[in-house]
Amino acid sequence: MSNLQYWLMKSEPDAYGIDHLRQEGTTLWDGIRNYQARNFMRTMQPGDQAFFYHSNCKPPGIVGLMEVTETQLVDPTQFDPKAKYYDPKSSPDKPRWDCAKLRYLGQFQAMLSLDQLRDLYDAEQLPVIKRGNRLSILPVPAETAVDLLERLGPLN
DNA sequence: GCCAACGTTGGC
DNA sequence: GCCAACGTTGGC
Repeated sequence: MSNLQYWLMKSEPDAYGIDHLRQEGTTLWDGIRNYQARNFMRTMQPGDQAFFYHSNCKPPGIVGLMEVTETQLVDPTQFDPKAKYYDPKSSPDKPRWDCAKLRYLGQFQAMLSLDQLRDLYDAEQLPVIKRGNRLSILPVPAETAVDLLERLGPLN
């Protein structure tokens, strides 16, 4: 039994924001088509917590919290020729992409913007602020996660 | 809308 | 296996 981990997961609020997740309760985090991000996702365990990060918006930043409920699920969108994330090189007997299921835990009363995050942490403490980092799933070291949760306050 | 960063593809 | 071309991400 290993320790639970913390993550940061990006999504564009127009495509799928924290409001969508609040309404749905849970979601399959599919569409990951980057091997590094996928490999991070493969090390997730049920019970892990993930910060919901709004990207490609003004301002980008952490807005909510989720819990990992299921892992190692096959991403169904890779087999669907009509899906945006269709991967012709993947096949059901040898799926290339998988995903995790996430549950909404809540939204913070105030977001922590990328600017604020940069003031609080360095790139080692919080990999998302590393320059040029485009990975949509990133680990958050436990120490940083605890500090973040304290700063962000109670969930709505 | 621009563009830096960086992953992926494919010719050789 | 190198690397140029290309596509995407995402901050600004």
